[in-house]
Amino acid sequence: MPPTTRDQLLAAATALFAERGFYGVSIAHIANEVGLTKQALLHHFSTKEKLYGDVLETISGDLDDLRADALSISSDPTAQLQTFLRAMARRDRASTIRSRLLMRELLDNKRRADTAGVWYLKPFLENLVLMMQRLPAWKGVSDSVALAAVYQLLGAINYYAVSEPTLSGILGGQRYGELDRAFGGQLDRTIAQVLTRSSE
Amino acid sequence: MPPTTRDQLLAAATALFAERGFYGVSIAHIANEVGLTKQALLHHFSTKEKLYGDVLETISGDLDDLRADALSISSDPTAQLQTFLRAMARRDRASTIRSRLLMRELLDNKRRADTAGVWYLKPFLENLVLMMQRLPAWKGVSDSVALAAVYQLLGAINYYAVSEPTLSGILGGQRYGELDRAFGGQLDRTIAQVLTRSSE
DNA sequence: CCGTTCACTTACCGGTCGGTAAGTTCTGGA
DNA sequence: TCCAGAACTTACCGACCGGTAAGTGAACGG
Repeated sequence: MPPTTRDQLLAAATALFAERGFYGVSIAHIANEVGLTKQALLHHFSTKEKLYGDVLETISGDLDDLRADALSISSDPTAQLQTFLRAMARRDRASTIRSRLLMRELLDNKRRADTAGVWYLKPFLENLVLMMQRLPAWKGVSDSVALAAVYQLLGAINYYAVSEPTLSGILGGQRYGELDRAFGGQLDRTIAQVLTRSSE
Repeated sequence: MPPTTRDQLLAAATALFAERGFYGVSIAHIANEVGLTKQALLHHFSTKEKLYGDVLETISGDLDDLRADALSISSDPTAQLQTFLRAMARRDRASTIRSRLLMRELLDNKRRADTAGVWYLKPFLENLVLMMQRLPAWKGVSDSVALAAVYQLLGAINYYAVSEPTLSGILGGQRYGELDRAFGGQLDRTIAQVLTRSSE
């Protein structure tokens, strides 16, 4: 079954919004990517805002799938969260796009939420807090404390993910490769330290 | 001495670019903020691109001042880096704007650098690597390894900084305050762990 | 007093934006 | 066979975009 036009538009929109941001892409640009006119796009998504919302909903669904996968791999909460964070840190095309899009949403969603009142990331964060609170070292801590901890890991992962073009531009391809390996090792250590809540 | 028109335009541009991104702000909007027309702005900065470049240059100068301040406070490299990172993590208006602007630059600068060939963040990162390599635990490590380590801290700090509107929107003001305190404590621990390179 | 330069204005340009209106073409079920 | 609706198209709208052109008035050095 070939992908529907709607799905093709959604995929093109996801990639372009991630790369250039909401205001940096026109709906005509997105439609052209699929070989259509912008009015064809508006036939499927009544407004640009609606299209963007559907993109975010898809992404948040993908994140939840990732979380479900991590839960199914082991019954140990620590291993589950570790698996999930490593999956987020993987740098394939899909996760790169996802990281960039989420970062842009973090930067821009206040104005959008002020008018739309929708926080697409809320369920995702709530699930992370629950996962954190199941760890032996973090059992019983308040939501705020758990979120603060998990947020630092999210930050470390996604900030780096978003920096890839800049860093490889500054460093050059070869030295960026070195950085990438060093980062993976350091990240594993940081994750372990935060999850076990070890101090020093 | 009152601020010059040019400085006023620069300040308004900095705040607006940080809030809405390069494509989200028109030069007319920036000029109006200071009570001028966009042609007055174009008199001081020949193009929008040039204005944006000057904004980035100012920011990178500010970051370097922050670094110099940290160096002057103590002669202990660990205390210096700690001071600098804590200064970056402070959430006053200036640092919030700076974090947002840098994040946007990370997301967008590839296209800009492809044409302009300028990496405003390069000297800043190089200095951080040097500071890192002066720490006892990190003496002699390669640039890549040092950068990987420091980058995780930058990520943790700036990702959180950028999330403020989203998080306080999702959580509400009171619970965001709790989160803020929890984050500060956790961040200090993470910084200490990375700087001392302790494992587990 | 004159000429230049600076700081800024109004008027305007071509182009792009998101969105509307009004068709046309294709498809599948009664 | 007809017809309804889906999936598009072309044509167009007003608003806004970054940037150019040309000029105005005030400050200032000679």
